[in-house]
Amino acid sequence: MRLAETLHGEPEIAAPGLLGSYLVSTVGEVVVKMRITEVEAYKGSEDPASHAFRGPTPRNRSMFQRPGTLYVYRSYGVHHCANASAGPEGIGWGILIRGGEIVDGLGHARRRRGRQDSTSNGPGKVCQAMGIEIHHDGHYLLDRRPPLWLEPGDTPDVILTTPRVGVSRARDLAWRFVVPL
DNA sequence: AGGATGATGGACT
DNA sequence: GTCCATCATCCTA
Repeated sequence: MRLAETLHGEPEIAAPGLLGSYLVSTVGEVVVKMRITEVEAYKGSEDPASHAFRGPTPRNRSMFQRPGTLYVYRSYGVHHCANASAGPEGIGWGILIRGGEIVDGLGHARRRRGRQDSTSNGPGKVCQAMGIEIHHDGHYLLDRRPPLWLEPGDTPDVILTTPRVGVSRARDLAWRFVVPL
């Protein structure tokens, strides 16, 4: 299924559908490509754990834009986290990109990370490896436009489903999707 | 206007 | 396992 079609749907379906696809960065004029292996779904007004639970605000407005829009926010005053907007325009659904394996530009990713990781497990690590910062918020990811875009990939055979990490609300929802090592 | 908090990561015991 | 850096956002008043 095409990425645009996948992302247009419900986030708990679109999120696992994003696994195995690639996030490509040309930030800083270097190419880093990551196979997405860990995501979480956030479902706007139906989901107390979502930043969009109480409706659109200046921070979360990207999640309300067309599916495939990048939503970047600052976490704990230190890190950045990246989401792809899901669902129809006007609906605050999103998919948090929590982890992946670097398949191209590993040297650049390691230099940005300041350590020898070849995978990024955790949304802050993903953004650091890919060079994603707050000013990338609102960038559209589905037309291969620099410095950031998504490319389709092979859907993994096995997907693990667990509760989301670090959320205190809606713990009953198993909306984290991981490709096992 | 002010304070608590968080979709985290890294260092340290 | 625990602690904490660090700040935009949101909630209460």
